[in-house]
Amino acid sequence: MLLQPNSTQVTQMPELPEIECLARSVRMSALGGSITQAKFFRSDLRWKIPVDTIEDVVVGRKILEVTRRSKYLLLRTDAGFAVMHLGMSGQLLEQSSPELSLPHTHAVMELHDSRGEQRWLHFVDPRRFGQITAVRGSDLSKDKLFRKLGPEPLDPEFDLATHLHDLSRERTVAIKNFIMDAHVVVGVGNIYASEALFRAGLRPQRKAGTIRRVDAVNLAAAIRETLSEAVAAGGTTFRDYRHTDGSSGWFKVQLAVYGRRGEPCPKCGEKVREIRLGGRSSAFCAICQK
DNA sequence: CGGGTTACCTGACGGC
DNA sequence: TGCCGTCAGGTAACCC
Repeated sequence: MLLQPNSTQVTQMPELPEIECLARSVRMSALGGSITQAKFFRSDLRWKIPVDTIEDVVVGRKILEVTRRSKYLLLRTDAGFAVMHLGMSGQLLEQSSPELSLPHTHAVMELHDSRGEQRWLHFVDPRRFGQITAVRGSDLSKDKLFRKLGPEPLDPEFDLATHLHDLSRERTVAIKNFIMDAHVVVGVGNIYASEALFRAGLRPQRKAGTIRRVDAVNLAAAIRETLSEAVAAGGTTFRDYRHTDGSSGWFKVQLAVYGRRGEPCPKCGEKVREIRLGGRSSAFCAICQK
C-alpha cells in the first residue's frame, strides 16, 4: 500500500508489536493535546459505537496518556479512556485534513496536539472487525473488555514462564491455541505464535499440559524475544519514513517458519510444514520442534 | 468449565 | 475476462 499524500501511515498489520508502535507514534502527537471533535460514518464496527460515551469521555479533554493494553490502543483523559482496536484489517492514519482519502474510513478525529497544531486521525478498517469504544473512570480492569485479559507478555516484572507452566497443567488444548488465548497471555497473534514456538522448539499441536518447566521457560523467552524484536523493527520504520514503497517494519522481521511452507527450515534445512489449528495456519519444522 | 467451531466482513489471489 | 472457492494478522459467541 502506498503512503497517501499529506499523511503519515501510522500502522497497519495489527499484531501486538504494530499496536505498540502505533501507541508510541500517537503518543508523540497526541500526548498533552486533545481531540476536539470526532465524526463517525457508521453506527457500528464489530459492535455498536457508543458515540455519546466517547464524546463525554474524550472530546475536549486533555490527553494524559497514550498507551496500549493487549491489542487495544488507549487514550486516557481525566474522565476515562478512548479505546481503539484495529481487528484484522484496521489502520489509524494521521492526516492533515478530514477529507476521506481511503475507502472504509469509518471515523475521523480532530486532534489538536500539544503545540496546538491540528491533525486528523482517520480510522480505516475494511473488514470492520475492529472497534472504537470508551471506558469511563480510571480503572480499566473492571470493564468487560479488559476484566478477563491475561498478563502483558512484555512486562519485565511478570514471571511469564511460571504463569504459562502453571496455567497449562491438565490442559489438552494445543500449545499454539493456548498461547494465543488472551485469557492466558495477551498479544500473541497467529504469526508470532508460530514464530515463538519455532524458537522454543515446541510443535504447535503439542498438548499444552505436556510441556515441562524448561519448555515453559524457553517458550516465555521466545514469546518475549519475538515480540520485542518486532517492536524494535517497527520502531525503526517509524523513525524512518523513507519506506515510501509502503513496506512497514513488520516485513523487516525475519520470519523463520510463518508463510514458508515447503521452504527449508533455517536451522536444519528440513521442509517447513503447515497445518491448521483452530482454523488458523500454523507452520513448523518437524525436526526442530518436538 | 474446557475445547472446538462458527460468525462477523471485505478484498486479494489462484484456478478454471 | 469473469466467476468461484479459499484465505487473511482477531476475538467472542456458540455448542457439546
